[in-house]
Amino acid sequence: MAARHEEIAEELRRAIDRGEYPVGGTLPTETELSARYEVSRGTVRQAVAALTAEGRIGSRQGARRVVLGNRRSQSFAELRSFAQWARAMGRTATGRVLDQHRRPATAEDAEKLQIQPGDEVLQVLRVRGLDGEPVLLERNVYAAWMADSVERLPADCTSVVQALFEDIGMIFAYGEHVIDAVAAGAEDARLLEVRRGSPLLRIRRVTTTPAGRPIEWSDDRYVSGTVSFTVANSIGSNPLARQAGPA
Amino acid sequence: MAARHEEIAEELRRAIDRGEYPVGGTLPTETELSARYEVSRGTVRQAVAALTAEGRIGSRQGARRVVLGNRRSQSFAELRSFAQWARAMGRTATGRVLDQHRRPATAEDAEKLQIQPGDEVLQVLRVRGLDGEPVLLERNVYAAWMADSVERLPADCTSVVQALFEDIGMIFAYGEHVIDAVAAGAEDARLLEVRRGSPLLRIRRVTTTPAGRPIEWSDDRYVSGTVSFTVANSIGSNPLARQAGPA
DNA sequence: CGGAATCACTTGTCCGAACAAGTCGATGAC
DNA sequence: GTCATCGACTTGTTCGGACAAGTGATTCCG
Repeated sequence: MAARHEEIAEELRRAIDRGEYPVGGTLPTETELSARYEVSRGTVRQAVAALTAEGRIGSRQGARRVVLGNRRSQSFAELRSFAQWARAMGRTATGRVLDQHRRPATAEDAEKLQIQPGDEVLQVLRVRGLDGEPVLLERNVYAAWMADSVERLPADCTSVVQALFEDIGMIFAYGEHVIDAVAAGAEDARLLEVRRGSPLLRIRRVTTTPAGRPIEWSDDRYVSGTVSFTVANSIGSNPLARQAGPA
Repeated sequence: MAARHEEIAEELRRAIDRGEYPVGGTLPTETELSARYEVSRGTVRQAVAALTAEGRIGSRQGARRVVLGNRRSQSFAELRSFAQWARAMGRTATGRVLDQHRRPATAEDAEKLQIQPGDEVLQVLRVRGLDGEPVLLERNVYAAWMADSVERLPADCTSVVQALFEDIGMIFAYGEHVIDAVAAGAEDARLLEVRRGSPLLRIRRVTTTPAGRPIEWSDDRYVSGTVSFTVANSIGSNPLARQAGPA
């Protein structure tokens, strides 16, 4: 059951997308929206705050809100699940486990998963394709309490996120993403069918439960030219941060 | 004059950063914060909403909020200005214009800057260094109404954003960033002192005024290993979106 | 004509109340 | 010991009001 402000936000997104409020144009005032949707001004403000946060509209005190762009927003589930993302685009995704084994946690694992070095973790290497071409190499390190469930998945499971939700109700709730570019090493090159030293877009991420408990950390490497990532930033809300080094 | 909810958000950030609320631990309840800061519950909610949006805390109905991490947040100004970012880190940034000329807008320029193909634009090529090493190649295309002000800047101006603000009060308010990895071409390689084909992290961006008017679009290329970008994503707020192709 | 002043309008902030939806810990039953 | 239930507590939603801060259009004056 969606909250009223979420419904209104969704209706406004659709209205923007079909050009009812064109890019560069203005939205109705809060008072008008309040009357149209028969809700209080506070509820309208919550709805438009969501659109502001995702960079779809711009807002300044005293001035009508303006439409900044036709952003396709994406849920965390869709970002997190390659298969789900591909499906939403009408593309065919494949996923295959190349290697899976338990090992002692390194210092890096320990830091990222909030465990002790030497504790057991499960390492999984997957290659993912889009319309038959290898696109992404995924290296996941799962905390031990997740290992059993992951090992039960079939090797050609396309959506790990979906399967874990259905299997044990696991919700992947928060993810910290670090983005940089690296050169393909020998293994990357072979598995992704590119030249050694080719540019790869690397996304490293720690994912946690709704209560903040780390589930896994991962290192994804995309073949250059196959996938890009977008973020809207503004004075009011700036999700993207630059940092020195590969971090 | 900062709003009260912004002040409270900043105090909470500082409290988290100094370990008063450790990662994995909980924050005080809304009722407690409301009493402590002598504000209404609504104002507390606004403050913690900002921290939630930046991925610093996690929030679930019925459960105490949890601290997810010690994120260093970054303003849009800092993201937008390489020099300001470096200065905030205590590093030395340099910036030098290698080329600057007016030309007719391409179809891509026209689309991004909302002008007509063939309209005049100003193209600027800059190289930026960090502690003496070349790190970033910046290609900016400014709309004609910005060209005069940009041309007035000195060629070794370190912070274009700051200079334009001081010169004409120009505020860079919104930016849509597209991130991927590309191989260094001959020019890139020469200017950044890397090998041809080396991986570069590419950030393309359109920047607009507070009213949504496009100021410039740019193509930044970072040497691999020098800079990375972070974004926090969650079920509640997912700023990062994946898309197929280099876009 | 250009710049300043004015005014109607618009968004931002803060308050407080009421109710809904969910968590978590304690307790009791098996 | 495990599981279910309950109650206290916590966060999410919605309402409505009042005031502050700012924009943009119009008007006035030099």
